[in-house]
Amino acid sequence: MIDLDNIKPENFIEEEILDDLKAGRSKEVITRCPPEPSGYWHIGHCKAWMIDFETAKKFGGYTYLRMDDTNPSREQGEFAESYLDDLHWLGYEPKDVIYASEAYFDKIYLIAEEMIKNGYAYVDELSQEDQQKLKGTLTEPGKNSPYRDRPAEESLKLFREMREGKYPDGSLTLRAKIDMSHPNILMRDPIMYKISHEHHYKTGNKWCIYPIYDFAHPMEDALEGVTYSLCDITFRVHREVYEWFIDHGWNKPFAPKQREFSTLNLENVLLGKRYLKALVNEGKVLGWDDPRFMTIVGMKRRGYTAEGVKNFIRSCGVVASESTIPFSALEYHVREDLNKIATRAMVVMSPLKVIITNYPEGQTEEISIPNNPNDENAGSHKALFSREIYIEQEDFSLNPPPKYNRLIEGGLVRLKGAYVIRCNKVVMDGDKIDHLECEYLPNTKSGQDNSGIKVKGTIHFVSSQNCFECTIRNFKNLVKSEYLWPSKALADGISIDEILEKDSLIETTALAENFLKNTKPYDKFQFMRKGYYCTDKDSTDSRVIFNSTISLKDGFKK
RNA sequence: UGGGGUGUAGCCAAGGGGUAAGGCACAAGACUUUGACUCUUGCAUCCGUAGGUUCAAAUCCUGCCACCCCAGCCA
Repeated sequence: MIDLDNIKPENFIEEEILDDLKAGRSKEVITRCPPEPSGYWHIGHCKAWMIDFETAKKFGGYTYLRMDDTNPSREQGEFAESYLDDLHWLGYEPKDVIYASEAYFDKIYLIAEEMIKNGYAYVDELSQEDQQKLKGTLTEPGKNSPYRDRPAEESLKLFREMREGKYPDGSLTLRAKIDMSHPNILMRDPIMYKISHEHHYKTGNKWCIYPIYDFAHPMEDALEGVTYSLCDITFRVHREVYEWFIDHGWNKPFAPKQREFSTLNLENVLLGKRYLKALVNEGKVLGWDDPRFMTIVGMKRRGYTAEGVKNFIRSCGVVASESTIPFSALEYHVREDLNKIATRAMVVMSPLKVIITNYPEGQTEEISIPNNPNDENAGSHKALFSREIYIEQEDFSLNPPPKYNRLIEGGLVRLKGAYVIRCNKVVMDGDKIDHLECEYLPNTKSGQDNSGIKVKGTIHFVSSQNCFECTIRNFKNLVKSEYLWPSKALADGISIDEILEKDSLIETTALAENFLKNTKPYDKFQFMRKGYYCTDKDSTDSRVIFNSTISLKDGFKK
């Protein structure tokens, strides 16, 4: 049992739960994460599922993964199967995986019959259009359907016939008898069941009537024993309906509670299912797991860690007010986690050849590169120093700006893990630098330097004897920086082509130390002084592809 | 013009009568064989706004303003 006195609530939902528990209004905390299996999960879902799982866990409870598959026209099995993988990646294990269609349709149907008998529901013969006409508006009350007061037996008979398939789609509905003049429009006799003869991916043709969310969800929660039904703020106005159905359809001492938190919004990030789907279908991205997508599979492929993503979401808090977080906040947490776990390696993106003139041709020597200077247990790996090496073009300058710590003509710089070198000659090819001629200072070897020489800069390099060509995929944000809220812009009629950044994926080649040949998809590295990278699943034996996860912060000004 | 929700720094966010936590971003500096990491320092006389209650208000009361959500047989 959990000691309630030792629990420190961290948000308004946890405060209420703690109060409930202490007062005996609740005995346990059971939550559910209820995706409609109609699309891939993204970072916004991550927040919701985290709250579901971590709230329950905090109070010693558990969480179900429940497919909220009550609408046959929207669901596909393809998506339902991906959710467990996503949950596992996030580090969560549901108590059970439940398909609402299989587990609850029978029971919910019986509840509906009971409600008809009790006078809480009726079969309406009004078309959708006519129902809308009687609905009223935001400021005017609605009017009762002429079928509203028909005898319960008549509604029951019609409802059973609906189930038997005697009526075409749209001809009849089961409605809750609440109040057509209610100020909350959702309370104006909401639809409980519709007729649909469409094939359901899970239950096939067993049903031709389907419960609507407002009725189905509270019943599923209640039947499952969920004590706290946590959802996003969009459903705040549905709470009244939720509670009405619990009172009139369930009406048992145990009652689940719906509570709402605000959604996660990220600047410049497009999450809308229909837009992502279009990009996937049009082949404009690599797939649902494109590293530019903030889908769970996309973030995973990009090289983000679950811990980094979760830390970011935690940093946003659980509140009821709307907010939009800058992307840099996410990046901070991803870097922070990667810094702890990523293996360091040297990769030269834009090679500039350097000949060490005083180092014998054919000779090589091993140098040792720590896998992670912040983690003693990470070990080290071997690299090579030799006469011909490559450094970054940007690490040498003929016209160095102020405070330039790298190599200049006649200057010194340390090669990471190896020697200090001096640039003696710049060999030009027209107006381009062809290569550099340098000398190494023999008594400056890393770890055994007794020269007393201090250099301002250390740069990374690869030996021509110890490198291979690989592909680097660099990503820009999919959405142009001026569109902070891309979904809003799209809703305002701006075209998707206008909103999307051109060339947000750019492939380049680089020279990587041989150590990197032994890698498998999702391995995470820090290419020193450049950024974090991970191995892409498109890599082959002959060609390794690294995705740029995120650059290192660059403190060099100007 | 109906109902619901929300307003604390550039962006998040604590704090719920006793004199504005923390993080991101930004700036300055230290350290550094990654210009990373780490460290240090700076960053709201003020809590949407106008009144009121009080010795004392971001916190309580009243009015006003702004923004978001709701009229699918979607979830």
